[in-house]
Amino acid sequence: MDDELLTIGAFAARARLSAKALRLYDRLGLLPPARVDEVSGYRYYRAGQIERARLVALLRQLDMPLARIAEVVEAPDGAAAAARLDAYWADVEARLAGQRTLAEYLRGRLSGRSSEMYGKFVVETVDVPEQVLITETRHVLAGELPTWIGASLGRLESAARECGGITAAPFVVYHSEVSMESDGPAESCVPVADEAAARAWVERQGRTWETKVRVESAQRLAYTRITKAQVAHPQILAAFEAVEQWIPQQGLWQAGPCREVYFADWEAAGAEDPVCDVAFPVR
Amino acid sequence: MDDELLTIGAFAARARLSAKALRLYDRLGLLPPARVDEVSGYRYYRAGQIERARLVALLRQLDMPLARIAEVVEAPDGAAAAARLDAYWADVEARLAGQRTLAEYLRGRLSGRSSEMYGKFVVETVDVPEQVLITETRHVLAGELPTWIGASLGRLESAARECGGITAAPFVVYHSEVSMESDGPAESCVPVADEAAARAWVERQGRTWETKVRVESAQRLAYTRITKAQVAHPQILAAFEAVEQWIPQQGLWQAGPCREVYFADWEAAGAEDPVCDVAFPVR
DNA sequence: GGTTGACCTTGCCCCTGGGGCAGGGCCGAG
DNA sequence: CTCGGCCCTGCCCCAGGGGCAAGGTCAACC
Repeated sequence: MDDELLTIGAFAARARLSAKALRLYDRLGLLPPARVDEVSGYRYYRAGQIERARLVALLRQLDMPLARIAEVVEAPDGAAAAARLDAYWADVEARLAGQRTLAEYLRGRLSGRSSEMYGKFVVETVDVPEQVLITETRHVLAGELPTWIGASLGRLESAARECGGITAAPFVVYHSEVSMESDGPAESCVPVADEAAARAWVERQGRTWETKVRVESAQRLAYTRITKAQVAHPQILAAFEAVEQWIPQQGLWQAGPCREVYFADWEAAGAEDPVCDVAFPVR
Repeated sequence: MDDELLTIGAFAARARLSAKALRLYDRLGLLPPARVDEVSGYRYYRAGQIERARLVALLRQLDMPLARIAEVVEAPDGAAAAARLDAYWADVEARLAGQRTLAEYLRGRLSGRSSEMYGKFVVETVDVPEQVLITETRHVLAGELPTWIGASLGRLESAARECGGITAAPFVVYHSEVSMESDGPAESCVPVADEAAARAWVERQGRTWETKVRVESAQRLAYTRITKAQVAHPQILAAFEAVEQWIPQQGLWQAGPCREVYFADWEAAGAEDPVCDVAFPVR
């Protein structure tokens, strides 16, 4: 009886899906009916299609988008389908791990420990002279950020040898928010000695990595020093907020986007060693 | 300088939100500007509002709906806000725990173990005589299902004493899918001896719990017996599918919605004791 | 052979949390 | 006064459907 045809209502009940959903899946090509009456437009499904429909329904319970469900059910064999499911689920768990730490941080902050936390950060100012920078800019998500910072600063530091050498600590500028979803552009910067050599180096790169040379005017930075363990979401947020709160208290204004200055050898540092200044340009 | 007014663009950059989002939050009353120019409609924000805006942005990174974010930021104190955040996060973790077990089940099934799994279930048929049932119907989500089944069968079993006693095993009928989000109506049923007494009892209830008396005709059930450990999502899905696959193989048809028959004492049973039949009416 | 009621069709508006764009208004510097 | 950069509202778009209306079909019963 595998060739008996079911109307959409009967099929929906057996597959535990709504008729509305089945029409959508038909339109997307995810679950086309076995036959569509040309005159009436009625959809007829074979009983054998129930298995696939059930699978779609279960994958939707995982909040998997229909496009990814299509990849799973169209997989050439079960192993490939399982691999795609695993890939999706790994994404979910990764996103959730980040959200979980953020939730824990927020709970602590909301519980009223904020003033204590701000107290732990010592904020100071420093005057920075004009600098020639070679930079690399990219839109990057929070999850990839540590990897990208390591890779791009590595590239820039090796390039700096051709540009007269590194003259100050490398840093990363955040031109907008970098969060789980919305990626703001981030810019890795290495100060170098020889501007002409730097411009020549960038020309040779040919925009592969969105490299640029930029001259940053002399400016004053407000900063707080943090340890290697604190350079991670969401702990680092507390440092940013401490500096941001401190600036107006001193009668200063923010004069540009925030940055993280990496003045120590990352690999050699222990978790409690200071490695980074969280800084804002101020006036 | 806490009273200096920022335009929406400046405020958006400081708060790490988009101007579009800020307009939406204004419209929802979640984050109204300090001043709105009556002529131009320009929104102006105070610098002191940045903290609240940041909190909203972080809560959005948790995928918290704006309505719940409003509950958090409007909380009378930090402890209440933290409690609401915790409540939300507990919801998220609970939903994810269910999805995680479902994902694990699906991975096993997709990896090609389905035929083995079906082989483990022995399906048989049984003829059930006409029964008088007292029932309780409710829309219920999968997460609440075990709790609701326990509570409603408990209520019905105690009521059955006034209706001539229990004459067969209690069961739960699923009139449609019960999943994480879409709740299908579920019906707890207890067969009783005295129909007139049952109708009188239902009258006294006055529809508080959607109670009914129903007479079910004699019918044949196809069923497979499962253990207490298997009575849980998603393991139980394999049992349902085994029976559904078996029915057409025997030249039978499904003649009604599926049910779980609880024939054993749930509290006294061990994890590997059979406690439940997963059954479909057939013809 | 009709009628009736259940079922099916398409199409439209609704939800959330915005993104993107068009057309037009406002603001401050030169 | 003008120019460029902001800002305004309003509209359409996304997923993944829910819900409803108007109208076409199907099958069973009389």
